[in-house]
Parts: sequence; structure tokens; C-alpha cells
Amino acid sequence: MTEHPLLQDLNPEQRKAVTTIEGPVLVIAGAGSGKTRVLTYRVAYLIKALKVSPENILAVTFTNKAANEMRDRIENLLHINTKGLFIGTFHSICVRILRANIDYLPYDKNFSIFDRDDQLRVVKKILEEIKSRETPKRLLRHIQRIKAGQEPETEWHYDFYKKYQQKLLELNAMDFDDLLINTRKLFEEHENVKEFYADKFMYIHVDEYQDTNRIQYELLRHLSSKHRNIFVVGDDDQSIYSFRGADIRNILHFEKDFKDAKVIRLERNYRSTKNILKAATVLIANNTMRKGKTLWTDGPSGEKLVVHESFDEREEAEYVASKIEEFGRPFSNNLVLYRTNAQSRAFEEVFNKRGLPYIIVGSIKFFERKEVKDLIAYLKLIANPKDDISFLRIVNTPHRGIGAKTMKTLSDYALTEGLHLLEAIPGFVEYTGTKYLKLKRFYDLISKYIKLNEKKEDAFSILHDLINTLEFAEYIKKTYSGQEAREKLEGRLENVNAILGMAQEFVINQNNPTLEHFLEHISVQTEQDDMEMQQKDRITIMTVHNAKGLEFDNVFITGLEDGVFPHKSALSATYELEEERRLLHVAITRAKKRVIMTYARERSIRFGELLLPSRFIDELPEDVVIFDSVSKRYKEQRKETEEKERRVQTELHKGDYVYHPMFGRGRILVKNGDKVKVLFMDGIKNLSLKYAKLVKSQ
DNA sequence: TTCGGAGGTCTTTTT
DNA sequence: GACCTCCGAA
Repeated sequence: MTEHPLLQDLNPEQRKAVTTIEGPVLVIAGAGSGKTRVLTYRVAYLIKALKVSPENILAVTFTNKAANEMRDRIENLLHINTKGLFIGTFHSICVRILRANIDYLPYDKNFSIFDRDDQLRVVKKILEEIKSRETPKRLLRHIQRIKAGQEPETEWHYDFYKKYQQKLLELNAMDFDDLLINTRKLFEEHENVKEFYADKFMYIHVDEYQDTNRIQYELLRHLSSKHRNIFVVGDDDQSIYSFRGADIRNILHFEKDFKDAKVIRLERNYRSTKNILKAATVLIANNTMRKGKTLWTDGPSGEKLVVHESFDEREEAEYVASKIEEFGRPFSNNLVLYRTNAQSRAFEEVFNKRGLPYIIVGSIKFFERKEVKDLIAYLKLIANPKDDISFLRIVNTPHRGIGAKTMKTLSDYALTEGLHLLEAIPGFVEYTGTKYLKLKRFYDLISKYIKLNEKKEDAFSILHDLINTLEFAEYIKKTYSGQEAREKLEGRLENVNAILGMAQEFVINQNNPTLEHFLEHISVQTEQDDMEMQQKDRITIMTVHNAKGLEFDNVFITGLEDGVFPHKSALSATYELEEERRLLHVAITRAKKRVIMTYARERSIRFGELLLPSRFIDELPEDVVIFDSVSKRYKEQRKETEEKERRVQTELHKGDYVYHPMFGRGRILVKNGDKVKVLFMDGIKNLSLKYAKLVKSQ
């Protein structure tokens, strides 16, 4: 058989993966081995060479971004429209299936999708109702564990979980887990529905299989039950989401779970130098729960990896900054990684001070911004008037003089009448007389949009009109000017425009751009499209979890201290420690040319403790690592500056001019012990002298 | 009754 | 610093 031209771009293992079509296939793809390429080419090969209809192909990715990229690549490869091809995350795919089969479920077709914030609000609401003082976050964890199939720790937890589910049903809402669970339920209880999809999807592809959970595994079993052509790609050494229920056993046991599975390994690495690969390989060999593989490359040995000690997080950031300056442009070749989001501050401050451009990826995601969430809550309430959680979020945003007391009275009324908050208003106002006209006005506002929505007015028109009617921009300016930096306020306004822009784009691109569809589209979309991101020359800063799938010339792995990375919560159990090790393995293998690892002796979040270097540093092979010890000199300098700073701080008085690394020059308005109120160019900030690095200025 | 300020607590990772 | 709760001013 003559080879199809598509296959010429692939190495022998990749080619084998692409052309192994029948039955279950597991591709164990090491970091940088061309995993995405294999997936893309396989789908393209099916369509082009084997004439499979796109409607019969399913591809599940880990993020929406990955889904979009894959679709684009296939289109570029084949120059065809990929409409009909099912590509998306488990969550987005499940939403589509659920909406299409909503008649089988006890929900209305316009159900809301609740994110973590909404979930916490539900938990809090129940806690109020039963007058418990448990902490919402811990309870939510328990709920999620029960949903993932674990035994509840106590009877009480189980009862609470039932209450939570009941509440969600009343609110006509599903959380992220429900999207998967209800789809599974749909398949299990309605053979015809399952048959339909199992029949449709002749070829199933799953990316990042090592991070699938139990429910996702079961969904795949159902979907592949007819044709059995399931092709999964993953790397057991990159499984880093067990806290979210990911079960590494899915990939470890694939051959047992799917009989006659073929296994193909991709071990040739096209990304990193020999030294980097050696470090990564030796490190990960300390793990016991793995299939075992050895990455190799034809490339050069490259530079050795650097381990650098610094005094504290500030000096660590200074070191990283000076290294980046030394490497020179473009800055976009540099990736700075840390274990926890809280570590970003020092880098922000130092990069700002030095005028180094940067972008933080994922710290607060676009859809988690308050102003964005508020607007979306309006839309959710309009689409689903039963959504009391969204109601409570916006009933007094912008302020309309409806406070806690009013809401309590309305809630009680709604509860006795068995009504949802919004629908309870007319009766409530009639019942209580003219006292609550503010509520009535809110009701009329929402009703107007509900009617527009029923008339199938498009999502953009509704949102546009809403933003104007609410005078939302003015509200933001009024609330935030004076209390936060100018750029931050502008950022908020930009976010409002961005969500409006997304609605506009949606309306242009979709043939049925209703509010429901728009909400469906954005609810499972958790990351912002980074249109401008690549264009500007900036340093990228993010958590290691966010770095999966990326590659950069220079990678800085910071905060390598015991208790930080590995995180202190993972020190006691072997399997958790192994996950931390995999996390570091992911971090190292992002690098093409250089890896620079840093640790600090002190850190303000762990104030007063002397931190030890990460145990993982000891596991690195000595011959490829340089221990850079300029730290002594730093330490002396540091002591001097610390003393100077301390002197300066006690000398600071009301009226003095000061300099702050982030806010610039300012003047002290009020001083009260350690606390100061300072007027900067961008507004007034309340600061603590202990943490804020204020310097006296002229 | 609402709202803003003061003061205390906490900080893993996220589709 | 972010987030939450409590308390006093308007």
C-alpha cells in the first residue's frame, strides 16, 4: 500500500499510532514527543485517507483552548470545514448531549451551570438554613468526593450532599460534576440515547488520558461500547490532577480495562536538550507508580541546569529578573513557574520595578472577575428565573438599596409560598404594601429582559441593552475609583467590553445566537482566548499546573523548598509526594534550552521559619546541575538593606513622601502603628509597613 | 436599613 | 492581600 502524503511528516512510532485504526489503542507519549501532532494527524488521516465522515469522530481534549487549536490545525491540514466533528472537553461535550436530551431529565432545558463560586454560595445558603457553622470550602470538598464515588466520611456529610443536590435541582442548575454524572445517568437509564451516541462515534480520541477521572472513564466505556475504536493518548508521568479526582489508574490499567488494546510508546523528544531530559528522567525514576519510559533526543547536550539559593522571595524574583535581562530579548522566551498562585506577587513587584513586561496566566481567570461574573449572573437569571443564586448575587449590584434585611424578609416569604425569589416579588410587594418598591423595580427590569429573551432576541442585543440600562460602566467607575489603581479600574472596564465583544462575536458566528446558547458556550469556557497574548513580547508567569503542554526556551522553576514545592499538604503520603514529583517533571520538561531552579531560605507566607531546599533537588543527577552560590554576598547585602528599611519604617510619619514598588510615589495620609493610609497617583491604599516595601522619598 | 470601615483569619493545584 | 464578619455612622 502506498503511503498517504499526510504520514510523511511523522516518525515511525507516530506513524504507527496514526494508522492503527481498529480497536483500543493506548499511546504513551512522553513530554515533547509530538502527542498533539499524532492526535491531529490521526483525525485528519481518518477523514482524508479513510473517508470517515467527521460526524463519526469524537475528540476529547483537556481544555477548550486545546480543542480550538486542534480544530484549527485539522482545518489547516485538510483545507476543509470541520463542522460536524465533535471536539471539546468532557464538560462541553456533556452539555451538548444533555441539552439535546433534556426531556429525559428532571431539569428545564435552560438549566444554569454553576462554577465553584456558585457552588460555595449554595453551600453557604444551606448552612444558613440549617444554622451550621461548618466551613463551606471543606464541605464542598466532601460533596465533590462523594460525587466522585467515594464513601462519605459521616452520615451528616451524606445528608448534606443530598440537600445540596436537592437545592441544585430546585434552582434548575448543575455544577461541573453534574454535567458528567447526569450524562452517565442518561446513558445508563436510557439505552436508546446511549445507543445513539455509541453508534454515532465510530472513532473516539482522548487527549491527556492520565488526567481522566472515574466518571469520564465510564462515559468513555459507554461511548465506545459499540465500535470499540478508542484511542487514548497520555503520559502517566504527567498526571497532576488527582486533587480533582483524576485517577492515574485509568492509564495504568488501560490494557486490562480494554481487552486487546495495542500500546504504542513515543519516547523520542523533540523539545529539550540532553541535559534537561536527563534531569527529568532521573527525577521521575524515583516514582513507583508508573509504566516506565526513557525519553531520548538527537539534540545537543546544552547548558547544565542551574540551582540558585536566595535569601527570600524578593531576592529570588530579583535574581530571575536579572537572569532574564542577561538572556535578552525576546522576553517571550521566558517562563516563570511556581507551585502556588500566592507566589506571583514578588515577581509582579520586581518586574514592574525593573520595567520588564510580563503576563500572569490564570491567576484570576477572566470569567472569575467580579464584574464579568455579575453580568453573567444577570444573563443566567434572565435565562433561568429559578436561579436564586444568581438573583442574590445581583439583586443589589449595582446598589439599589436592597440589603440583607429586605432579602431575609423576601426569602422567608418565598419559602412559605414555595416560590423562587424572583417570582415571589409581585406577590410579596402586594402583600407588604408600598414598602418594597425597590424590589418591584428590580423585578420589572429583569422581566423586561425575560420577555426579550422569549422573543428570541439575540444575546448581544440583550447584554448591550442591559449594560446601558444598568449604567454598568458608571457604576464600576464610581465604586472603584479612589480605592484601587487606575490600570486595575481600566481593566475592569475592559473586561466589560470584552464580554460584550464575545457576545457580539458569538452572534455573528452562530446561526442561533440565543442567550441560552451563549451561556452554554461561555459556561464551560474557563480560559480567556489569548488573542493579544502571543503578539506582545512578554515574560509568562504561571503555576506549574497551567504550564502543561507549553514549551519555552528558558524555564524558571521557583520556590523549590520543602513545604512549598513539594507542597506541605503532600509530604505525608507517598502517592501525593509522587504527584508533586510529576509536577516538577512537567515543569522541567517545558524547557527547550535552559532550566533555572531557585529556592529561598525565608518566605513571608512562612514567616519566621527557616526553609529547607526541596528534597527533589537532591534527586537531580549531579553531573547536569550547577549549584550557583552567589547567595552569601546576597545575604550580606540583604541584611544591610533590611536594617536600612527597618530604620526608614520607624522614621516614616504622616505627611512624608514614600515610594512603593507597585504604586509608585505617594504620600502618607494616616499612620497608625504598623498601618498606613497612603495617597498614590492612582488612589488611596491601606498598607501594612511590615509587608509593603515602602521607602522614604523626597 | 444600608453601607463602609476596622479587624481577624487564612493561603494548593482547576475543568 | 483577599476575604469574611462585626460594628457604628448616616
